[in-house]
Amino acid sequence: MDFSQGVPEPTLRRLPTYCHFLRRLAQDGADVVSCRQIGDALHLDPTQIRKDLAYAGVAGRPKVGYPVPELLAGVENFLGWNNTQQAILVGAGSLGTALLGYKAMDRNGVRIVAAFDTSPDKTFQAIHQVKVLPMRKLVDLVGRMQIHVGILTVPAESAQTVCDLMVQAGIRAIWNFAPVALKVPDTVIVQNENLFSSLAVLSSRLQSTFQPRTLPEEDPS
Amino acid sequence: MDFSQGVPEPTLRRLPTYCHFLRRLAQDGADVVSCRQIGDALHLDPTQIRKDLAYAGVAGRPKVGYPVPELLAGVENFLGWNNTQQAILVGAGSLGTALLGYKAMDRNGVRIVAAFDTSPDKTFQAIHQVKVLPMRKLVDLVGRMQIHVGILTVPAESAQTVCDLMVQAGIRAIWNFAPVALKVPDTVIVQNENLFSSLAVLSSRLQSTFQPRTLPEEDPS
DNA sequence: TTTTTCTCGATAAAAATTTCTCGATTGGCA
DNA sequence: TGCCAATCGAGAAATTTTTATCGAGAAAAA
Repeated sequence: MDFSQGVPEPTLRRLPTYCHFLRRLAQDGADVVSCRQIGDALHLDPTQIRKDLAYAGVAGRPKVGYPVPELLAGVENFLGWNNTQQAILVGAGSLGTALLGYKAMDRNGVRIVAAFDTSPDKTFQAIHQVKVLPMRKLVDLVGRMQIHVGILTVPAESAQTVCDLMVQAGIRAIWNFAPVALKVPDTVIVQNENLFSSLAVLSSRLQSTFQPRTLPEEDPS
Repeated sequence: MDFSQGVPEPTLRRLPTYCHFLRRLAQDGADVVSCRQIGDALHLDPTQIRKDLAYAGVAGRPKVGYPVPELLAGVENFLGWNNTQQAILVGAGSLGTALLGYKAMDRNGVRIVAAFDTSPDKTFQAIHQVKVLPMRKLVDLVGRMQIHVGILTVPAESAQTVCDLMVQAGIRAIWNFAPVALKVPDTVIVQNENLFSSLAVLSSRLQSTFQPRTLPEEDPS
């Protein structure tokens, strides 16, 4: 497989879906699975799935399909989900709290070891068994624990400031939920997660079922 | 503008970002803005922005740029964010709770008017001023209030069941946070939001900075 | 007024991604 | 054993999306 220009992002985004499906299959005790089956279940093109899985480096056998345990291991390994990264979260608002409560998180490559917030009401408490600390402890803790991943769930206004702090502390990858474009050195990876982008697709599509957008008529005046 | 084959999804996903940026600009009292400026702020190609904005149907003027208020109105209108859709949410877990708490939601096209959950602990309470009702009230309420949008924040196992219930009740668009491919009639729009897809991109990228993936050497044996 | 400079809008080129096609391999079955 | 059907894997084609190019218009400067 040619990784010279990286793995296509769409592929990367589909892999977790396969992962989830494969875990179910493995639990049900399935030995093998074909692209066709996966495609039927996930509404995807079998060829595409074959291409995606090729990145995970697991070979299938004609007429049979892929061995489920190996395929799952391959995908998880490829995503780096078998050696979980430690992470910190900044911004213990409602979204931050939700993420802290996500039990599945550490089965998906990331374990949140500490949270940070400016509000004294929240600090030194624990949310979902994760301690919330004041911001001033951030740099030290990240450095000491060699943490590479930061999750940013603060309001847009403070996002860049917190981001800078993370970078200064040595964070190398930021999962950013604030709807702003962060400025970081190019050694730092930023992954933006904008819930409203997804919502936009929905509402735009819904709207066009009510009043389909059309080509405006030529105005002959 | 040619809408004959719909608006490209990447465009649709970028529009909310512009929207957010434009709101800030409008608040700061800016009259006009150029693609260049937007591009610099959001780290995007100006040409691309021009193309995206063309879909919103607002014209700019050479040498000047776009009038901020009109552009903002155009984008919001295009996204359907000026006539807010009412929505219900099913699954008042941590993620559901977070969404209920999102004050910004109704400035982004959707207002959650009721939540539903199976757990008796949660029902008939209010979370962030939104009432949580038992599932059996769903069909009636959706029908009576003519609600078209459903937000699905239940565990994967129950997702399809709840989805079916929504469809039966008359929901026409589902914002799905469960990592499963829902089966719906093709009159119903499903927008999948998989947080872990985004996380996968992050952790995969991060991993490859530690040990870059390479082309495996030919094994001459 | 004339020139310069900046920006839009449309078109064209390039790149990335998805879909299609085909041959090769494997297991099941007569 | 020999044929058939299913599936993978690789390459080609088609589509989609991004990036580049160019001309025209408008404001600012000379």
